[in-house]
Amino acid sequence: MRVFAQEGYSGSTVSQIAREAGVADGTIYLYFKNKEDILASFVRQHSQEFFDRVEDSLAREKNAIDKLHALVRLHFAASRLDRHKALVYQVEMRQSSRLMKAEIRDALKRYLDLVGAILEEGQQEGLIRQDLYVGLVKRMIFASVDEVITAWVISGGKYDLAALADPLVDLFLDGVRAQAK
Amino acid sequence: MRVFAQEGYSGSTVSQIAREAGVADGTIYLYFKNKEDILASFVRQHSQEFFDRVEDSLAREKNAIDKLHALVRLHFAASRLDRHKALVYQVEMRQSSRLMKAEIRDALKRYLDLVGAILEEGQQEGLIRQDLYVGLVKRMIFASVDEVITAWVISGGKYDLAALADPLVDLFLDGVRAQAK
Amino acid sequence: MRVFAQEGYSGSTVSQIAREAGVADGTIYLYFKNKEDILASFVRQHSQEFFDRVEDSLAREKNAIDKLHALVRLHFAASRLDRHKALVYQVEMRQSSRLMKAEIRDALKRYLDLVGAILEEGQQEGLIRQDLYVGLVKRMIFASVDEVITAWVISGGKYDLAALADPLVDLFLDGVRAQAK
Amino acid sequence: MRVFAQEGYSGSTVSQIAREAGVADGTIYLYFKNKEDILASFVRQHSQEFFDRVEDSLAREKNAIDKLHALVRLHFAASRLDRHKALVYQVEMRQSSRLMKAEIRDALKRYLDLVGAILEEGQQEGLIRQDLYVGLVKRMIFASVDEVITAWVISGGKYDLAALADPLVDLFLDGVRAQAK
DNA sequence: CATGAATGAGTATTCATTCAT
DNA sequence: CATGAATGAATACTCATTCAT
Repeated sequence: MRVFAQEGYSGSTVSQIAREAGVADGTIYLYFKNKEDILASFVRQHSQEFFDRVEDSLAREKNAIDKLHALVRLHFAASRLDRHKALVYQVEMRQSSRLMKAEIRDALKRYLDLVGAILEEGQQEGLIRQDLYVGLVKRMIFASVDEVITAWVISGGKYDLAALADPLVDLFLDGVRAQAK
Repeated sequence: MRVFAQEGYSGSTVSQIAREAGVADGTIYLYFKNKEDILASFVRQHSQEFFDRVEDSLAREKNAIDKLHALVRLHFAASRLDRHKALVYQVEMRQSSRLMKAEIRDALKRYLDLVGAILEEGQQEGLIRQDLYVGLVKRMIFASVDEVITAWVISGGKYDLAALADPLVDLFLDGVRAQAK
Repeated sequence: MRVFAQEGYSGSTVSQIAREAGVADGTIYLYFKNKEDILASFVRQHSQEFFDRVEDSLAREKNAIDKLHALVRLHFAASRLDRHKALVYQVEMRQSSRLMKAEIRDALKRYLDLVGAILEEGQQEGLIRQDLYVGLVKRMIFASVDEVITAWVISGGKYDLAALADPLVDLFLDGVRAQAK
Repeated sequence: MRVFAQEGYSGSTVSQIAREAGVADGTIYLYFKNKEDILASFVRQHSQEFFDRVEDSLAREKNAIDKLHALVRLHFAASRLDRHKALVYQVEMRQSSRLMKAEIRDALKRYLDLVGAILEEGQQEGLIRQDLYVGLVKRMIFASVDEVITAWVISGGKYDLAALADPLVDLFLDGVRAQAK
């Protein structure tokens, strides 16, 4: 991932990766099917970890709104923790999207499903509006979080990402319209 | 663009593009500096056209909220009009983002600036909340619109994109929280 | 020749040559068979001129030794007069030697024949030794003159080429051995 | 070298060279930086060997005149031994002179220095005239030897090159002027 | 298990030459 | 006579992958 993060997926060489890993070129192929599989394995493993951690945390929140806050906070926190990983996720993964459909789509779908579940729970709790295209909301939330992280990664991590979590969720909740008095 | 849309940027061959255009390989280089410039030229030209059309239309709307609706409607409409173009924009452009920083960033910045201007106008009109991280809102709006289009493009254009414009803008405006009675 | 001198034969483009000549690319082909013919024509024309001038001058010298001096002086003078031409002759012509066999060999042969004739005349006059491999001497003289010009051209024409003519001919005549007392 | 000798440097294809060497195209690049480096490596290695052998031999000669004879004999002998090599040296190396300045100039300079040293030794021994432009003499000797070899190579090696060594050196020593009685 | 030398398919780009106008 | 847009053949170099050791 260090190599991918620095050189980009297609800019990276299997030799570079092998050198960084301290093994011979051929050894890579004992553990990965091919170059793409190196990235795919990473995505599989780390999205697994991410979702496990997230679901674990969400279980401890008492309602949908708290869960939404928690999800975004965790997502931001994970990105902040390992900028290498985040860079690969946000920028490089899109570059091979055509190739990696399966892994990426799975992760995306799982994210959307998670948000969808939170929203439905919120509707049952009476905290979330009933008149929503849930499919649309899910995408709005995912895309916004994703975009904010991408902007932060591209900026070089200069500002405090964590501080944006609550304002972003508030936007999702209350929108931008001025309140009628 | 037909070739790029079908094969992806790096999957496309200059020879293929020439064949599709009905000219010889060398002819391409009379009109474009290199392969990348084919895509860059496209982006330059079409984002110019897009923004011209958008700014023209927005001038006819009387307030910020109407302008926001108009922007999203136009964006969706443009994507629906030429799925080739949209596909290249949504999927392929990200693939060469590292190379094409300039063109893409310019277009993105222009979009964000446009949304920012609408928001500020709305704040002056008293239609948009004052307590907003405008930078955050701009990104939320761009990313959501972009993501909805991407999903539609990837789906193969099966459903009616235009119908999603107003619900999406309503989400931006009012959020998802159930109204306190 | 300005283009060839600056860029080298294979580094030169027919377009560059056309531009320098102030005509369109295609026009070149009304006057030359192909790129190589541009160089070949130059060689033909200028070696013709050179030999005409040389033979003319030599006719006015009264013996072989004076003729040898005159030949070398004229050769050096011609090079000094037009460094473009000389550069092309000394450096570039060798680069396409394989292609231009005919023209170059003709010019070389004519030069060697000229020197040969001078030598034989000198032998008849009793001024030149009889026991010589004339073929060897011809080549020594040509190669030495040629090399001295090449060195001068490559040096950028910094020193006075003309001043070397007589010392060089003296070397041919008397060699380097110290005279027995 | 076989390929270069037959096709010329720029006429040769890396694929041809690989085929001749019985390896795959890519393998070439494990041993050479690029096409030019194939030729450059050859020059480096063989001029090293040549000069080592020459300096070794010259040390065994007792005076400058014997050394001059030995140098020319060795040079001719080396050319005769491997006509491929000689052809590349004499003809092809000049073709890429612009590119290979460094290697070629080094070898040429070393040759000229060697001749210069012999001449100076001869002057101290009283065997060589004092009134010489040594720079001129060096070039005369190098150019003549080089030209004689080139003529022999181009002729297809038909005549006996070795037999020309002593007559050529005698020319350098005594010149062509008939002796005054 | 690990190595790393060898492989060879794959491709953007240049530029001499042509020919319809 | 002149143009210059169009042509398309031709080629060095990279790098993912293999496999004998």
